[in-house]
Amino acid sequence: MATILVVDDEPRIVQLVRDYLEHGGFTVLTASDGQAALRTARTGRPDLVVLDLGLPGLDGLDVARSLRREGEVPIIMLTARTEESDKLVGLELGADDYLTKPFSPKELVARVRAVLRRVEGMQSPADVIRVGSDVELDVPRMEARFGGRRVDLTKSEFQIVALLARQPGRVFTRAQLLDAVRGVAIESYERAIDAHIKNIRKKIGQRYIETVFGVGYRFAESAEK
Amino acid sequence: MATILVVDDEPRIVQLVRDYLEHGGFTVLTASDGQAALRTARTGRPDLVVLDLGLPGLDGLDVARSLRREGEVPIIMLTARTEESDKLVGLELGADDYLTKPFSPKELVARVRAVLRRVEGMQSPADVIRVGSDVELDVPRMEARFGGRRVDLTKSEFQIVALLARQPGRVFTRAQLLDAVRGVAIESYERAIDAHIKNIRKKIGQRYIETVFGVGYRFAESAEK
DNA sequence: AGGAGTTGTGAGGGACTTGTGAACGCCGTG
DNA sequence: CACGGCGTTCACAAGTCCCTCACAACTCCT
Repeated sequence: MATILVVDDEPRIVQLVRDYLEHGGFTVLTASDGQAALRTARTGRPDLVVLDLGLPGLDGLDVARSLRREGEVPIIMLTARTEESDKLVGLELGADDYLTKPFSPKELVARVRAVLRRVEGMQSPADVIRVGSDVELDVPRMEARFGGRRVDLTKSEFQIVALLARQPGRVFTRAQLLDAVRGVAIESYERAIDAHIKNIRKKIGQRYIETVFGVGYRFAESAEK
Repeated sequence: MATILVVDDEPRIVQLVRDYLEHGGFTVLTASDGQAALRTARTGRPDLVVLDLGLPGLDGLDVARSLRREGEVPIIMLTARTEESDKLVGLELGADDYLTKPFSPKELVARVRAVLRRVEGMQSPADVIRVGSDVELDVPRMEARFGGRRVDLTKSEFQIVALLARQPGRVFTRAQLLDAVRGVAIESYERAIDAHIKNIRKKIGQRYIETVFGVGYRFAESAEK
């Protein structure tokens, strides 16, 4: 079954989580700091990472970023409760889900299952991305079809749409979208994403890409009219 | 049923993949390095090759190139995970599909089926390539016909057109086109492709070869006006 | 309703990519 | 050994795309 990497600096928590996950049938790897986490992720190739935000040394945020850069392993964040909006923190990090401490181990296991279920099927980049019945992105052909009509997108536009469409409903920040386009996200370019989105919408219509105020953009889920 | 050649230097992976494929009804051949792979491909005539990119000795890419040269057997690449996994890696590889490690054997079997289905229906490695009703390329004779008129193309020009026309709509990078012409793609020659394209267009007209800005060229699909 | 902050939009400049004609070198042929 | 075809290179023209800017429209919060 799936392998889970658990990263936390408190041995008690690691032990607890490990017990529950193993009892749930998962194979468990552990690490107690950021460096070790990255090392273990590289060698152990976990299917999902449970990551504490407040790590000594390399911060959980940095670890998440590195993991994202190296692959697409889903991440569940553990955050201490703060005044900050939990939702925003999780999204910024590119986490797939998050839990605030204290949490119930049972809940964690449930979330792990949920995320794995959600991610399955879209794990590795497919040749053709489909959303609903009228969106089709053929990656090698760089060809896009929306509602039967073929649409010519530029390279950047295609990459943005492809990233969004690969996980409909998930919100991407401008930095993440920039990263997909330029390989690296430079703050000052972020408004350029707006321009791309505008141009894309002009080509494919308004209804596919939704704006999430204060956060970023997401691809509309298929059920959308 | 179909025969699959599996090439990987890790016996564990080979064994695993073999089990799944055989369970799925395929006949399986295996090889653990590039030389053996080419030998086995020649004698065993597999319908598809599953190829690890990181092979000892002869590199996976070289093997792919040789396979491509000798026939048109479809290839599924296994690649180590990189940050580029999102992007147009598939293009560069010239593979029919690719999976990043780690992958689930179940997924691999599904991809194998998909590629075979896709390739089936497509023109078999025919001697004559046809696109729509007015494009006809007789490969052994190196004879080209566009809209009834016979056109004389040089060897390089013919190879470029043939590669493009074999998969209309698919975008090829300059490196891939160079690869078809010279066997090896050397960066500095890439602009030479532009010159070839110019000359080809002068001979066959503008409407057949489309430019994909920032990526490469593609053959227009038959429906084109 | 008002204000601060965020997003939408059109226009324009600059960087980069591609098109093109001409020239060069290579190589086989006459 | 000159010639011609071919592939490549070069320089410049033409084209495309992306980012920026400025302002309008909108959202959220109080």
